[in-house]
Amino acid sequence: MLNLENKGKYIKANDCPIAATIDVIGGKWKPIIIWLLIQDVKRFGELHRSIPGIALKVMNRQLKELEADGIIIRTAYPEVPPRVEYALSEKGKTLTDIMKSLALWSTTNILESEKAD
Amino acid sequence: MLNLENKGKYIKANDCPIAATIDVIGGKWKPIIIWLLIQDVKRFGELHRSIPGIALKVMNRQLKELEADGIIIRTAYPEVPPRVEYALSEKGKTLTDIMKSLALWSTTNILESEKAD
DNA sequence: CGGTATCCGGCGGGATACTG
DNA sequence: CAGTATCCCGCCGGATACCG
Repeated sequence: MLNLENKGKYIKANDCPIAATIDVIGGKWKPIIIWLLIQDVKRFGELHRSIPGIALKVMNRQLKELEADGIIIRTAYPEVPPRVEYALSEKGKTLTDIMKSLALWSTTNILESEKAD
Repeated sequence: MLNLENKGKYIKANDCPIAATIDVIGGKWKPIIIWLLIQDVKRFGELHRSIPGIALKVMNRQLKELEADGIIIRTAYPEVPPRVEYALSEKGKTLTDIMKSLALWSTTNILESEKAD
């Protein structure tokens, strides 16, 4: 069981369960990808158009990593032209509340304080 | 107000409020540092001993970044030998629930699945 | 349409030595 | 005790060109 009062030592960064989760969702574009897939299943090109700044190869690697971590599911349809869809897995859907918390925190603690500048 | 149903485009990664929060807490050792400081105010050496794997320079930079982001407060006491204490700020304390969520998610979705290997 | 392959640069993180 | 200074390196992310 998780001991949230753990006062022990952390030899390796990954001994920290918080860091373990951030490893999964913390790629540069992963939060955006997950957020877009929370809203809807999306095709490859659709994702790419929704994130204009991202390089093709980078988007692909982030998608592969998310798939390897069981967060998203890739479905390729054997058609011509090919069609590939990306959807959140059940595990991925359990991230929804966390994503909302992270988004909410930044709007109240980062964006707000920038107004004061 | 935050539009959690935002279906717009993200030109830059940082347009994403989720990524903005991860930028703050996402350094390699920042989750551990924040977690330790949630439990208690700690001195520099005390932190260093609690995280044996971290290099001095790296820990210092992570602490400086956390301080710059308003998450922690550094207090130096003009004594000999010097004493420096690090504590969570009020803003930092608002991260507590998020940290617990992140820790809990990894224990149920990462550590559990590793057992199956 | 949905990808690989190749090459590259920067930055975060690290080991070691030195200092107020 | 609590830091800097210096040098180093691997990896993530990026631009461009090519492929099934």
